[in-house]
This record gives sequence, structure tokens and C-alpha cells, in this order.
Amino acid sequence: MSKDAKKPIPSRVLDPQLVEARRLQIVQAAVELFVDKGFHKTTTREIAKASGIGIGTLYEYLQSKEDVLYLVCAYIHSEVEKRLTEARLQAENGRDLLVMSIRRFFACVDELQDYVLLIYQETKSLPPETLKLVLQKEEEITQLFADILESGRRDGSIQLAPQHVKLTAHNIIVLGQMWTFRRWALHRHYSLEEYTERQVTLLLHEIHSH
Amino acid sequence: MSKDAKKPIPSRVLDPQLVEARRLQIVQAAVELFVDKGFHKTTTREIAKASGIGIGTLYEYLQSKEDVLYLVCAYIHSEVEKRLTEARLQAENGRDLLVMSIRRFFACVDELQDYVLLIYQETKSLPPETLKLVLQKEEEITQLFADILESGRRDGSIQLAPQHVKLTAHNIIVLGQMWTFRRWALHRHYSLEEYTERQVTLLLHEIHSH
Amino acid sequence: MSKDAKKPIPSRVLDPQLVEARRLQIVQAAVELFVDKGFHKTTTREIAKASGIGIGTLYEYLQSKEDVLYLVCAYIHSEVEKRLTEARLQAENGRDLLVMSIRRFFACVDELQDYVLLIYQETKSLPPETLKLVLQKEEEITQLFADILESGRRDGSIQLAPQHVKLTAHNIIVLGQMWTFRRWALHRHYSLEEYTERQVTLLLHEIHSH
Amino acid sequence: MSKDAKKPIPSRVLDPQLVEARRLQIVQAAVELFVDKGFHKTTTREIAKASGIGIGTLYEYLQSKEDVLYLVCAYIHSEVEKRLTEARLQAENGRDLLVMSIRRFFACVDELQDYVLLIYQETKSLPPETLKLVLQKEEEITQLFADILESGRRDGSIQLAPQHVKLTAHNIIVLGQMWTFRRWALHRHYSLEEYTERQVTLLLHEIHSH
DNA sequence: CATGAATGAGGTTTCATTCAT
DNA sequence: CATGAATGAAACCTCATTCAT
Repeated sequence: MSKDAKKPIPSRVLDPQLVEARRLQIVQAAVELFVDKGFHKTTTREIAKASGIGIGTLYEYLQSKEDVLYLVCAYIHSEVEKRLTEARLQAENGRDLLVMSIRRFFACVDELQDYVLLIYQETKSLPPETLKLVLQKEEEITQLFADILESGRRDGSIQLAPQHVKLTAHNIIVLGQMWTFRRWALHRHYSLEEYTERQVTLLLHEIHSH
Repeated sequence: MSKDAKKPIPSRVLDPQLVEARRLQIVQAAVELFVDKGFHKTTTREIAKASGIGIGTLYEYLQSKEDVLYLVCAYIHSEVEKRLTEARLQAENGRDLLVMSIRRFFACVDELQDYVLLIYQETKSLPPETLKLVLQKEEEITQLFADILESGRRDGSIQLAPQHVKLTAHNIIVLGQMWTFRRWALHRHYSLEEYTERQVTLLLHEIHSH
Repeated sequence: MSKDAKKPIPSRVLDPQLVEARRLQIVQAAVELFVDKGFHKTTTREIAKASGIGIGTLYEYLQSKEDVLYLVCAYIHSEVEKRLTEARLQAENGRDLLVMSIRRFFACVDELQDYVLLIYQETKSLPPETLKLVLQKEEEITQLFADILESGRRDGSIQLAPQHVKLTAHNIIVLGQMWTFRRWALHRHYSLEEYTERQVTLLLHEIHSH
Repeated sequence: MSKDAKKPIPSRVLDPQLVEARRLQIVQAAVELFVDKGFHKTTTREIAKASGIGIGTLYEYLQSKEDVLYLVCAYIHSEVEKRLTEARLQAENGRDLLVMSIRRFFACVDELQDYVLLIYQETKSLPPETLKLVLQKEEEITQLFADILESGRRDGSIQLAPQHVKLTAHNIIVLGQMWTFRRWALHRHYSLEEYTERQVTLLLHEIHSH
């Protein structure tokens, strides 16, 4: 499984640093627009204008509007990953590490809720090949939790049948992300803290940790 | 909370039975198209042709493409609800009813997975006012489970703090629906039965049912 | 050799008579524009406006700008053919028929000079498959003269080796058409009549008719 | 009639030798591209890249894409002229010189067929003023044959009314060039040699040379 | 002298919607 | 009530040209 697969998007501009910088400009302008109006209702000219560049310049750095969407998805995933991996968490055992990680993940989902939602809603507009890459990334993030669960299994702090590891990891992710895609209901009734604690409790039950 | 709120969509055609019939035609053609190509990439002309009517006729029965999307969402919700309520489940107590209901719901999600996914992905294209109605319906379905939980609390078969009822109901829904929106990962590793049983187990833990 | 091969251009409009009529409108507007400014410098919007229809309507009747070019070429060829075949020429023998036909062809080239030129200059902008059809038509027209030459050979009024028939036919066509594509030089020095008679003389030499 | 009229194309670069050299680079790259894809479908960037220079540099040596086309036409004409005039043909009289010249011309057309075709097809994309220059050159080349005809008239080896000289010269050119622009038909049936001999015969008839 | 990043006017095409029949 | 021809706003994208470095 090739990790960190990235789609190389050709650019007519040669200087890689410039490409990086301009694309960041574009992506950051685009996320906001996509969050606001959705991918389809955002025009390329709006993206260009919001990026502070001309429409022609935009197309010097990518090849299609779908490329923008891909870059946005990749950007969001990298933001998530950055937050999940930036500081090595100190924990006594796997179970504690898990709890801390879940809390950090939920906080991150809350912080990036518009972005997380965006991925949920616009991902299907990607061309199939690109979609696969984005889902792969999603799986990689899931794997972060699978690894933690595994480490807990090894040190005995987590009891979980091996075949359940993957599913539990997915559950963690989904129960986190639902904080955004069900926010119209959840935010009315629960604070992020209440929500987090309750879901942590639920998830801990799953791993037979009394 | 007005139950079963429906948006009345004006039609130039007067005979209500005809309206009903034609709209069903339209909706059933549209769901398939939306599932296949997404809302935005489906044209009104395609919808008309697949419905077996002319494009002009289409607009006799609704006012915009978004109306089709709304009707499709409503149709899907009604299909889900039909399956969830068609046969009164016989159970000794709330807990058993809950388990049976969850299984039924998961089976339903599996059966209608394309439709459920559709709601997840295209809902955001609805105009805000209409979106609210769709979310309301989603909440109604959630409430079905909240009610079951409540009944279990009343007969003592379920132990759950009152403030956790809503959340647990949402969890049930989301853990069911994730079978569709994470199918790219889950279907590779689990059968519907394995998946269902595992998630049921998890959810039962939540309600302290030993 | 399939004669009169035509490319069927799909139309979203069903009524074939209407399609025929509108396409004629479009084509006649387009020829003038193409003659004036060339294919590439003419915009689809100009074509629509000159046709007296909206740009959207234009695309109801064809699928691309190249389709317009093809229709224009087909139209021009049909105009040429119409003139060449409308009245059966009365002649004593093949030789006389040939002379009369040449004169008629030259007159036709003169009358349609802008159109003939257009085919010379814009044909290469057609997609390969379509280009083939247009060249086929050009060959068909050439064949008209090959047939006449053949008839003269049969009745003895024309002496020409069989293997030279095709080439002579091409010569007739080209010596006619050059009246348009070299007009910048020829029209300065010769009238159509002078030109025609001189070229007829030349061509008659070729067929050893003293 | 000013002979060898050339349009001076301004260059921002001062060194005339460098200008000459770079322009040759550009032109030779451009002909191939134009032959391949046509003038309109070739981009200036492609021309620059194929020339081995930057797009900015390209514009140091000319002022517009049309300039490239003009230079290409001039280049082609000079190539033709070079071949037609490089070796002084030795002949007994005008008639023989004519025949040798025709053969040489046809061979040249065959050798440069893509280029000759290019001039036929893209010339109309030149701005009017420039077009005139190119046509003038075309006429100059025609004049080469008119001169030969004239010399034959003087030495009695060619009988041709003075008013027919120009036309005959044009006929020679066109019957040569048609080898390229009707190649889709001619090359199927005739070899260059067959073709040449047949057309030479025809043309000799025209000048009453028994 | 050489470069290539930046630009925006303008190209082709689509498609939701209307309205006369 | 049914139809589909007509429409034009607006979408995405290209590319000749400029100009600061």
C-alpha cells in the first residue's frame, strides 16, 4: 500500500516554490468559497479573484476546476493530519493514548468542521481516479487509530479481537465526523465536551476496558 | 414540532391524482440518474426523457430542478420510513425491540444504500428552506429510535441517562448509514451481518445492557 | 464506392423539415461570414446572430462549430452539383458535350467563386473523418467529367488513353477552380470568356481533337 | 513592380546577424508545426518551445504570430526559388529550357509538397498588406516561367500569342502545385514521373510545339 | 539579450426554463 | 394537459501578448 500517494498536477510554471505558494493561495481562497457555496456554484473566476490572481494565471497552475477540488481535499487532509500528528502524545499505555487521540481528533474535527463537511459533500465531484486517492488518504487517517488500537492490544490495555480493529477505527472517525455532518441536530443539544466524553465512553466500552 | 412537514410544490396541473402519479414517475427516474451521475451532472432533459415525458410536461408538475431533488429526498425518506414502520415488531421489552429495530434499519440502509448515499451527498444543493425540511425528516427518523430507547427506559430493559437518548439515537442512525458512505472500506472487510452484529454489540454496551 | 455519402449530424430537434430549414438558414449565414472573415475568425455567436437565431438554438441543430463548416462545404458542393446537372446538355458527341460542360463548369466556378475558394481554404479545418467525405464529394464532381470523357472515347470523338482520363478530369476541375484561387492575378488580365476559351483550347489539345 | 519586396519586421534585437539566425530557428520550427497542425491550432508557445527559445525571446524577434506566418511563407518561397534558380539550365532553345524548367519545378513541388500546401491553406490568415507581398512573390515565381516562354518566343521555338504568355505561366504553376493539393487523388493513380510527363505533354500542346 | 510568469478578452458550448402551439 | 423549439446567461478554459527581472 503506497503511502501518501499524491497526484502530481502539471503546472505550466516551472519554479516549484512558486507553484507551491500560488497553489496555497488558490486553495485557501477556494476552500472558503466551496464551504460557502459548494463546488458547483463556485466559478473559476470567483476562485481566481478571491485568490488575488487573474483567471489566466489560475490555469497556469492547474489544468481544470476539478484540480482545485482535489487540491482542496488534499489540503484539508493535510491540515487534519498535521493536527493529529504534530505533538507526540505521552501516555502510560495504548488505552490512554487512544483516549487522548480521540479527544484530539474530535477537537480537530470541531475546529475544521466546515472543511470536514466539505470533504463529505464534494468528494463525489472528483474524477474517479482522483477520488480513489482522496479515499486512500481517508483510510490512512483511519489507520492512525487502527495503529493505536493495535499498540493497546499489544500492551494489554485494550482488549479487542483483531478482526474488529479496523471497524473500531472507522467508528472512531465516523463518530468524530458526525459532529459536523449532524451538527444541525447535535450542536443544539450538546457541547463539544459533552459530546466528546459521551462518545469516548461509548468507544471505550467497545474495547472492553473496564 | 410539526410532524411530517411537507413542502407543497405548486403544479400547473390541477388534478391531484395525476400530479401524484406523474411526480412518482419523475422521481423514480430521477433517483436512478442522480445515483448514477449526481444531481449536478444530470440535466432536466435527461430526467424528462427517463420519465417518459416531455421537458415541457416536467415543468407542468414542478417549478425547478431543485424541486426534483427535494421530491427525490422526500421519496427516499418515505421509502426508508416505510421499511422501518411497515410491520410492527413484536418484542418482550424495549431492549429487544431496539435490537430488532437496529437490525431492520441496517438491512434497510443496505438495501437502499445508493439512495442513502444520495441524501448524504446532494442534500446541500437544496435551497436552505427546503434543506431544513429534509433535515427535519432525518430527525424524525432518528426520533423513531429515540422513542424506542425511551420505551426501554420505561420498562427498565434499557439503562440510559435521559440526556443521552438523543445522542444514542443519532449514533444508531449514523453507524447504520456509515455502511453506505464508508462502503469503499467496510464492504472489503465485513459482510452486512458481521457489521450489523458488531455495531449492535457496541450500541448495547452504550445502554448498559449486560 | 458509396456515392453521395453524407454525414448525419444529430439534432436535438425532431421535425426533419424544421431541421432542414433551420440548417439552411444557418449555412447560408455562415458561408457569407466564412467568405468574409474565414472560419477561424468567425465566432459561433456571429453565425447565430447572422442566422437570425439565438446561440442556444444554433446548438439545437448541430453539435459543434465544425459541423457548421461541414454543412457549409456540403452546401457548396450541392450548389455546384446542382448547376452542373440541372439541365441535360444536348450535344452531337462526347467532344461537344465536354466543351459545353467545361464552359458550364467555368461559369459555375465564376458564379460561386467565393464559395469555391472557401472550400480550398477551410477544408483542412475539418476533422479527418469529415474531411474524407468532402474530398469524396470533390472526387465525385471530378468523376462527372471523367464520365463525359469516357463517353467521348466511346463515340470516337475524343482520343485519350484510358489511364489519362482521370488526370484530364482533374485538370479540368483545377483549371476551372484556379480562376478563383489565382484571381488576384488572372482577373487583372483576362475576362472570364477569354479565360474559358483559352483553357478549353488547351484542354482540347489534350484529347487530340483537331 | 518592385522586385523581391520584403516586409521589414521590426525586432527589438539590434544585431542583424543574430536576428537572421534566430528567425531561421523560429521559422524552421514553425513550418513543421504548421504543416502538422495548421496555423491556427499551433500556439506561439509551441513555436517557441520547438525553436528552443523562450516565449519572451520569440517576441523579441517579431511582433505577432502573423509575423511568423509571413516569415514561414517567405521562407517557403525562398526555398522554392532557390531550387528553381540554383543551377543555370543548359538548353538549345527556349522550348527545351521550358521543359527542363517544368520538370525541375514539378520535382521541387514534390519535394516541398507539405510547404506548398501550407501556402495554399494558410495564406488567407495573413493580414491584407502582407498577403499582397506573398502573392507578389507567387507572381514573381510565375514570371520566371513567363520569361522562359518569352525567350522561346523570341528564338522561335515556342509559338504562343503574347497575351497567352501569362496564362500559360500560371497554368504551369498550377498544374505543378495541384500535385500537392489534389494529392489525395493523384498520388493514388500516378507516380510523380508519369504525372510530370503527362502534364508536360499537355503544356507543350499549348505552345504549338509539334 | 533572454526569460517566463501574469494577464484577460474572448472562444465554444451547456442547460434550466419559458411559451406558443 | 402535453409538447418541444427557442433562448441567452453564464460556465470553463485558451492563448497571444506584455513586462519586470
